[in-house]
Amino acid sequence: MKSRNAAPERDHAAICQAVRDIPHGCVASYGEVAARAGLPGRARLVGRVLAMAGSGEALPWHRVLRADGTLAFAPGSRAFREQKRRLAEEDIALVGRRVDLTRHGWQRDLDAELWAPPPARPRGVRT
DNA sequence: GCCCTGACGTGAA
DNA sequence: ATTCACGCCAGGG
Repeated sequence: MKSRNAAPERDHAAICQAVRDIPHGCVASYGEVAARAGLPGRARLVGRVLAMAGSGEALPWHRVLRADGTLAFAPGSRAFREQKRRLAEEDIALVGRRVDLTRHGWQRDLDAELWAPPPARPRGVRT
């Protein structure tokens, strides 16, 4: 069997769709996008697709970043600033060199649950 | 066909 | 925190 992709055209579409699915104000890693597109392990492919798509497409490519929250471009580079700017428009700011995934990560809720965030709730509020 | 590079991810040293 | 190595796969030389 042709183990690898028999329809690159299809993968491309799946990836683009996955990127479009990222909600406004949220970010997702390349790996997440790939997985969601049904292509686990193909994070690099996502990068290729976005690179070829360019900024001309209607894709919210700026919501895609590395798994650790850093942008995929070199700090200070043209693309870096562009992405940072677009993120800022969605109230997503960089903390140092990275985006706070616990705050903007798309699938953060699952992680958050496992990490059990500090239940600092206002005093007097009975449960 | 081989080798290198890349908008990546993860684990180990 | 940083660096290295590997896995992944598509393009380009």
